[in-house]
Amino acid sequence: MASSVRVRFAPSPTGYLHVGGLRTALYNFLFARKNNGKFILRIEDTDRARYVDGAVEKLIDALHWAGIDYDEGPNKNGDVGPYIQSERLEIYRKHVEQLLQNGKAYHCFCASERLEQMRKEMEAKKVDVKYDRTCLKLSEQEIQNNIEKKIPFVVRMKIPEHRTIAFHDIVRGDVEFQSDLIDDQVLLKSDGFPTYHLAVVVDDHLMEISHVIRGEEWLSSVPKHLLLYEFFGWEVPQMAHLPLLLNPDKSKLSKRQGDVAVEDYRDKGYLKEALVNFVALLGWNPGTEQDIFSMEELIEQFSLERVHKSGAVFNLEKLNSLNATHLRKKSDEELLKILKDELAKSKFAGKHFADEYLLQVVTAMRERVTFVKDFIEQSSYFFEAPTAYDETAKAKNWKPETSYQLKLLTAEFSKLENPKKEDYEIALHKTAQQLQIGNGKLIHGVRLAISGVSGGPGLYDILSILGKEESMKRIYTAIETIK
RNA sequence: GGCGCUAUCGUCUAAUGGUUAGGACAAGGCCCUCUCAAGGCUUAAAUACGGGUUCGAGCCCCGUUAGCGCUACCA
Repeated sequence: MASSVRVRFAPSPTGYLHVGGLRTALYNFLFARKNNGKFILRIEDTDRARYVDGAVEKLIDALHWAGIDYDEGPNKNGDVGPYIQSERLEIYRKHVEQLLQNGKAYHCFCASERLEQMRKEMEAKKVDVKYDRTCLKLSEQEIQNNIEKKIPFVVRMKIPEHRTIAFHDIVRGDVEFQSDLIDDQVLLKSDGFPTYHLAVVVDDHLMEISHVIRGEEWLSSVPKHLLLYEFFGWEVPQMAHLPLLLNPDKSKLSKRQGDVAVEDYRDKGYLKEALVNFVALLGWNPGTEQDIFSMEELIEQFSLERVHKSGAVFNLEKLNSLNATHLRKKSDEELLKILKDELAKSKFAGKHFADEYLLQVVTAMRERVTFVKDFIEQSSYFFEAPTAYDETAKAKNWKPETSYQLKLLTAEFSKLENPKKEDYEIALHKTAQQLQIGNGKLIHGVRLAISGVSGGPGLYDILSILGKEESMKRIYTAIETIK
């Protein structure tokens, strides 16, 4: 292999995995798998103020849940670790030292208050806001004195003047910036931690990253990074900047307008297959009319060239529909397993249901649910007798004569021995004939009596799942209860 | 404000100079039917605007507008 593909997902540990992050991670993962490359997870925790306990574990959990596993990263050391930036401080320090010696960077002792003041003034004067290079004029001696006096300092990048910085982005095409508009970016903070810009360049190079695939919010930072590659004399990886995920009002997807954490969707009962399928299609499609994908199919068909440029609204309706589709693709046995897990978390946790019984519920309901929890919420009557009767169904389907009709029906039911679905049907038809009414009349009443609602699986299915005893008991209860 | 990016049905998107501008979700209708679904069929729904280039523009160019991103010792 001439050039091997190595990509990375480099989130900062905020305590949860953002769905936009999931999409970025997924595209990186797909690209790596498709090209027999490596997918690396790197933790960008260079902001001590934002430290969140246990965040890395949560991140890894969420990724793993989604079916995105990394080849190198925390707890999976390759040759170029460590993969957590706070453990690489010495590496950054050395590189900053090199830049300092080459005159590509300089110490800055300006207090943040002064900088803030400066920016305000610049803004008022409507000139481009950037550092005024006060500290660039410091002599070697002054710098030494300041350091000895323990005045806090940062190290800034010295941006060259009058340069046009151009590069080719795989999804955006050719992009150009003028160096004169770029600020002398801080590379090393006063606490000794690197900023994103330094760390990302150093790590991407040291970790031999071939393609940088990340969100569009980084596009404006690319020229700084390019300059850094040049200062170090390093080869620049390929760039691909992904379109943003948007709120319904088209602003950048945010917490304020709904759930953004992968964990939220997981906890709400979304299937990983659906979430992955959904985010994959937010910004990419294979050009065919296929819209349901397994992870394998995504790997097979993914390409960066087909990622497009404009932002995509994160639309729940589509996700829901995808969830229902992926749910229906599962076998009864798989659904049984998930249903049992769900049941254990529900108010029916204390009750025992035989697998055989649950399997019948799955078969009856699988075409009617969007979420696994719908098995329980939409058809709770399989787990307990109705505790109430739907008012509109009552008004529509429960007439003064219904009690009498159902009594007649139960009489017919009581004659049945080990009835099957068909036996209930025959018995009901017989009763309807006797009463000289349509089957429908009877059916709706029975349905209400045994389920409490007006919708659901075929009546005879419900009857045979519930069984003769339970069904009759519920009919008696309804006769007594419904007025 | 400056810089950058973007612009096809309500939403996700297809069409990479020649199509009745296609599909999916959502919405409406019909079929099926004991109900609710599922499924099948079907209707409505888009090239932001203005100029070019071209025999021909959703596609190329310029401008306008709008949206978004960046403009931190945050990532």
